Amino acid sequence: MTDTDLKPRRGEQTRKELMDLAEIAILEKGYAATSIDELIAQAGITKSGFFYHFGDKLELAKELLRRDNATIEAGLQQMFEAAEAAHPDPLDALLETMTQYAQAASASPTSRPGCLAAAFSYQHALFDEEMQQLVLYGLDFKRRMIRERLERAAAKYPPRERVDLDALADMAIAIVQGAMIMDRVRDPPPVMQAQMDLYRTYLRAIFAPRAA
Amino acid sequence: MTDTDLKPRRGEQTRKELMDLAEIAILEKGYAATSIDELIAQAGITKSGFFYHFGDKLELAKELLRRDNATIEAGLQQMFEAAEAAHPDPLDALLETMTQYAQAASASPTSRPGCLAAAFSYQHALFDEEMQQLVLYGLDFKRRMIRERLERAAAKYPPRERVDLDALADMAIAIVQGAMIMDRVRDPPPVMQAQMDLYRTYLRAIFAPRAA
DNA sequence: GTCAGAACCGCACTCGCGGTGCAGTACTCG
DNA sequence: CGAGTACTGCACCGCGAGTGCGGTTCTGAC
Repeated sequence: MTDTDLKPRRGEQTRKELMDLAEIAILEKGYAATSIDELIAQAGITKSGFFYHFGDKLELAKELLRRDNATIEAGLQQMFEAAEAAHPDPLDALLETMTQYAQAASASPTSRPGCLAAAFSYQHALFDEEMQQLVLYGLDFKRRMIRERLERAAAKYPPRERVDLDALADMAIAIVQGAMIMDRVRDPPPVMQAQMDLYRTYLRAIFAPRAA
Repeated sequence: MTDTDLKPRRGEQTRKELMDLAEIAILEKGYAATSIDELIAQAGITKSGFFYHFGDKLELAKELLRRDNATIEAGLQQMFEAAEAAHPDPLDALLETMTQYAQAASASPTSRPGCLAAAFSYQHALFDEEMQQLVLYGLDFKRRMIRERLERAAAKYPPRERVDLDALADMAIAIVQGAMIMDRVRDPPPVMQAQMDLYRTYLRAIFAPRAA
């Protein structure tokens, strides 16, 4: 209500630091293996300080997921806008964005790539309804964004065979998620880039300009 | 060394029961959220009994992954053999097996589909070297199996454009993994089947019989 | 200058869970 | 009958999540 939430108080910094530390640790080791003691030691505060900011550990996780959703949302939107400004062709813009997105997904703040939503989905039975909704929201947003562009591409380059554009959008998400898991365990050559190349080839085959 | 390991003693039954219970619980809630107390309560034994069978909780996880690897290995091999006996065409046999594999992956013993290896990959930083090797082994096995068949298909139907068969094999695995995550959180329509249909379409496009 | 509120510190304590140690026991097989 | 297998029962430890609450410091509003 007041103006206090306008200036970046030092409380917000601490909160952000805790979330940053938690995000890295959770992507690396998982939610349960990340202890509050560990986080507060790195942040240089006490346990009381932690519980001042977050009611419990689960609340921290939810906040993390909310922030992650917002970050991805803004990032994807920006990538699309930039790509669409650079490429007049809708298909080119989509392919460009997909590559960038895959690269961004691979370049996590941790040593191994990972996705918070995926991590949570394999832990604690999604905790509760709210948690599941947060994960779902992120998935649906990506699907909508990609689907929109697929529709534009389909309008310009009508595919010979009927394709389910929702499924095609999901495919991009699934490939990124799957490639991330594989790259988490298989060190040497990153799988992600090769997979995105294949997906791009697929899209080009479906929306072949020569058809019409 | 002795003959004791030949007959199915009651000890092996208890051990199997613990592993079955643990597998379901871990796929549902994750490794850390699955407590030993919970497992022994369901199995009807005491804590001492648990530690008689497994040195610690991590050993149980590794055994689980070993068993899972063996099961998938045998299952995939059998699927391929059956499909290859039914379909003289290598591509048909591969496509048939892929569909079956996706179905099997979706039909887990739990309410939500899931993969032990994926679950572990997002927990505890893969625990240790041995754990990582177990996950890697499973991934590599699937890749080899699929790649072999892709080679046969490529031999019969040479693709117009050069494709990385390893990447194409990885794609199948990535899609299954990704679809599984999505189906874990998105209840209504299963994503897996649609994704496998798309993958099949992709393979058919690559190995189009009309080319040569 | 004071006073409220934000952002913590310190401490004591609970509970669940992983894990240890060890003594005792029932069942089975050679 | 004795040895091993497959446990039970109990006591006990340490760590991590979480609670409760009183005290403290700094900052901005009046």
